[in-house]
Amino acid sequence: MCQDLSIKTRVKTILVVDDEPDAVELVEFNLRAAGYSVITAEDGAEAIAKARKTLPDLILLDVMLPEIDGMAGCKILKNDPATSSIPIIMLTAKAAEIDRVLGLELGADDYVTKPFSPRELILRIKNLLNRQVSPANEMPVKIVAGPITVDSERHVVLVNEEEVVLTATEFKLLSTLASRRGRVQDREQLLRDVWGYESYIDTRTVDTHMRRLRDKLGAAAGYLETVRGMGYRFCEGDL
Amino acid sequence: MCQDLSIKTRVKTILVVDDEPDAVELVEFNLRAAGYSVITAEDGAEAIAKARKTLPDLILLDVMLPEIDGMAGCKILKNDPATSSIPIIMLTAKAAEIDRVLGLELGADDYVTKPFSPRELILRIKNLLNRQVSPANEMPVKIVAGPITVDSERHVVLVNEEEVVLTATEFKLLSTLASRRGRVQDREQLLRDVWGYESYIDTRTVDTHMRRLRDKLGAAAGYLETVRGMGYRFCEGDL
DNA sequence: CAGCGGTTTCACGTAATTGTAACATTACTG
DNA sequence: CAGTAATGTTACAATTACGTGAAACCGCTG
Repeated sequence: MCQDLSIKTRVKTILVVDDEPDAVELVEFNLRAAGYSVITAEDGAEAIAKARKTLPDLILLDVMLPEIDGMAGCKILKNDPATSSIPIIMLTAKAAEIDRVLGLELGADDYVTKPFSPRELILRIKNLLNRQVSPANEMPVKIVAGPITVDSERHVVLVNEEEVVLTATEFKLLSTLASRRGRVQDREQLLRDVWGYESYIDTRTVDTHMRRLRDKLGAAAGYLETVRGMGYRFCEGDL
Repeated sequence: MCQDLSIKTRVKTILVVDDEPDAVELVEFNLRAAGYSVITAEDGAEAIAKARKTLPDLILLDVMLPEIDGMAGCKILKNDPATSSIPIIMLTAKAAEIDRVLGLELGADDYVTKPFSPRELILRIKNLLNRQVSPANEMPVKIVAGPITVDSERHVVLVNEEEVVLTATEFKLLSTLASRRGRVQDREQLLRDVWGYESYIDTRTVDTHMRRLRDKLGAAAGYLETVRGMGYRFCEGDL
């Protein structure tokens, strides 16, 4: 489990906040095994204090906490300029709580429901930490690339001002590729970003969707490049 | 069933631990169908013994076992340096057990609840095995050396601003050499870093790829130096 | 429960890629 | 400077990855 202790990157520190010692221990164990450095806190107040002092690379915050609960803590951390840029993953026991987490303008970057698989947690953490490097964090609402326009707000794609009707999956695939214009995405990555973490789907399925996308995009299909042995890429410059 | 970036992979061995012969048989059948080699054990003690002896690539561990149960077994395996790096998937009959599985400091990498679909099981196994081979391969994103630019994010190589099209292997070979600029890498090392650990490939194959690389790099080929009796090196200074 | 749109898998053909082996050339050794 | 070991070069066969079209599947709706 100590595979990703690679040479180049400084060891990342993660602050784990939960009032149940068992839960903390479990998470801590898995994070250490994945090569992260871990500090812990038991309640919101302690979490905020430690976050300010040590400036961790990421915070795992349980929703249910004594004193200052997770949501309040999240809000405070996100409003403080010193800590606002630290990604926060919320942990909730009940799926129903997600709605509240999302409903409130908390600023959490991701959430995980308990019980979660260690693998999923690690994946989400990695994802957030990687994104931090290049803060092209937010998916732009509207992407224009040559003759192609992807408007995620209206869920509409235009090619040369003509609307192209895409299914949900096709749309998300296109916008994922377009939002990382120029970068190659392998099939695994696309599966994670478009289909979600726990989707155990054949990687070749991506190909089929790419085909239909290309079909529908018609002449503009040339912008979707295949990088043999690697994955797919949205062509950088104009054609 | 062709894997994505498969690099001559040895057949993976999976240790299946369950005390119900029927369950073992079912799982074994599916795993073999998916091309894995399978060994089995009926209780925790046997599992630990076989794991130590055969060092399987992955362990499927039922929670309910006579003598040493799955959780205890998992803990023991994860605490033994000899076996701690083997991914473990826990099998539980009841969803309720998950809480206990997660509540303890087990170090299991994933879990599946019975009854499970063979497909899901195989996919989870695949994912875990893939992770192991190529851990978050951290490489500098962009390397510039004289007229050569290697951009691994975009998977593009430029020589004097002109794009040079490389195959996957050529690209990885070049970026491996470039990222260790100045250092000589012998053929064995390159095979490990570019092709992966378990590649049964002739060392001379590296030569062929170096030839192709030099061809494609054209004038800039001079940056790829041969160090007779040692290996290859990406030239340190400018030419 | 048949039909439907959307999704996923499968099987096959094709073309690019890759590993190897055989031969040519070059650098070192004494 | 002949002999040998190491590397360069070339051609080819096997493999692999991708595109494609059809079939299976799944959740819905009428």
